[in-house]
Amino acid sequence: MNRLAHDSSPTFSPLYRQIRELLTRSLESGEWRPGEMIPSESELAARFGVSQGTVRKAIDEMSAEHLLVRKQGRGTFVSSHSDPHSVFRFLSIRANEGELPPLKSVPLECWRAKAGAEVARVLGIEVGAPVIVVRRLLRFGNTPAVFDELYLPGELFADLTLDVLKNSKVSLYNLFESQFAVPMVRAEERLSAVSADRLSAELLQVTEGSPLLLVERVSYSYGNKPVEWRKGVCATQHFHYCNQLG
Amino acid sequence: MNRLAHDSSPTFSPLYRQIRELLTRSLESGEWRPGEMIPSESELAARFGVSQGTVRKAIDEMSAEHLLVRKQGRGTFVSSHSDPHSVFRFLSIRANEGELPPLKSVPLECWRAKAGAEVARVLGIEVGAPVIVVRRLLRFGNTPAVFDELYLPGELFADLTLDVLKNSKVSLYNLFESQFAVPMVRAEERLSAVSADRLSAELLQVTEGSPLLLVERVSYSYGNKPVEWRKGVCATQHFHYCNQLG
DNA sequence: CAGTGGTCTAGACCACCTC
DNA sequence: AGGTGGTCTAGACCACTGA
Repeated sequence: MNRLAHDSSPTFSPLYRQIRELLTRSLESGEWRPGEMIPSESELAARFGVSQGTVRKAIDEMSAEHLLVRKQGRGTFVSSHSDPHSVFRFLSIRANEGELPPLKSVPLECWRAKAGAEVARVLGIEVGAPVIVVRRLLRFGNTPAVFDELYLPGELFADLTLDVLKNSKVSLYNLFESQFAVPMVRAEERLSAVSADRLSAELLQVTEGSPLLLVERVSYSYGNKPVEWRKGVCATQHFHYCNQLG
Repeated sequence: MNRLAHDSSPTFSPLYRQIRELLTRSLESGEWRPGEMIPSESELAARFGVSQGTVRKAIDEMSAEHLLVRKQGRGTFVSSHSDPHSVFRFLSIRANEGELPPLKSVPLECWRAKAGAEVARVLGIEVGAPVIVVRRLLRFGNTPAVFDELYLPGELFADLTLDVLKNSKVSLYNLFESQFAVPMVRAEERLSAVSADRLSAELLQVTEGSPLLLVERVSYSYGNKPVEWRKGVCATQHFHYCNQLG
């Protein structure tokens, strides 16, 4: 009955993981775009020649990793950064008291460069390959909070310019997803404390040498492909970085 | 057949969540202690009068939250901080390069106090209720890394003294779990950047005013009961705080 | 070997959403 | 009403562990 291998080879993986791989590949290939509905569980079960429960378990895992989103009675959808709920998945900054004021992203610079050794290693590209560098200021209400520097593989973001950034009315990751077909799926962050240099101090309106939270981030798209390296400094007088352990 | 309610009342919850509640209550009551094996899935199914799949789904959730740990072929066990794998669940500090050297905890002080307004609010106890304050230095190898101050409800940790801490050969949370029957299950952390005060600078061997990573943590035991409030400063010359977003 | 969790199936019914 | 995901069952078989 099963059209999929169910052998005990050294690379054995259960059926639902194979299904999961197939679904993931459909996401990578763009068969279903972010925000779109994927076929129903029973339809997928028929397509793959397995039971609904097996498809369900595959989708369970993918939805636990936010690759898919189930909506009862409506269907299962590809995660999208246009979902407002999804924004805070990649923004851990909160106000020390009360609600976080509305967020404003202010693009400052955007230029082309060639990848140095470190950027190349992190992004998994050749040394000397084209990269795009973006500098940005993040405000919460009228208070400057984060000063960012982003490194992006030039190949994937060919048409990205300062104007594109300035004219975008959506979040950065929403832009990357909708305009460049690069959906961010996961990220690793490293935090440390540093002293504000002259530029950061000026932009964040703090005195030079003040303690700042340094956040380094590598973001990944489908297939664990690194597609963004980011270094940001955050002034933590009114804000903090929050995290759940468990 | 079901001995559990399956009605559609406003407080409806599926069977597997009710099972989950029952299992959680058994954990809270100490019916199964950390490290012990709980009854097999089929035995629990019989006890609760449901199918094995339903018990399985309850355990699935609890093991996703690290309350239980499945071990194929052996059984399902109550999570324990004596499991070396479990230590890093509550320690996000990593070395900037290479492996993290062996960790040494150095208790400095331990005294009784009465809860002020803030501590009382965080720990959910009365203002003026007894609390225990602990100060501690954490070293990685020979490098001092974190200077901690812990606030614990006096009621739960009655016999805790500096000697107990000094003589303990296990991790702090392992001690809390085994000696005080208070297993930490979850924690919320807030991070910010601060300048080193005189004491912190001395203990961490940095110059006064250096940027330090401030980590505030509230830890919870079963039933979302807050049982620890902790403020620590971390020197991030050689270490960083790591986090996964997704 | 017996006992445990891990996978998979087929089918029933429920809850929710949309038309 | 018809489609979707969500729950629950009963039973089969596999993979792993330890005596």
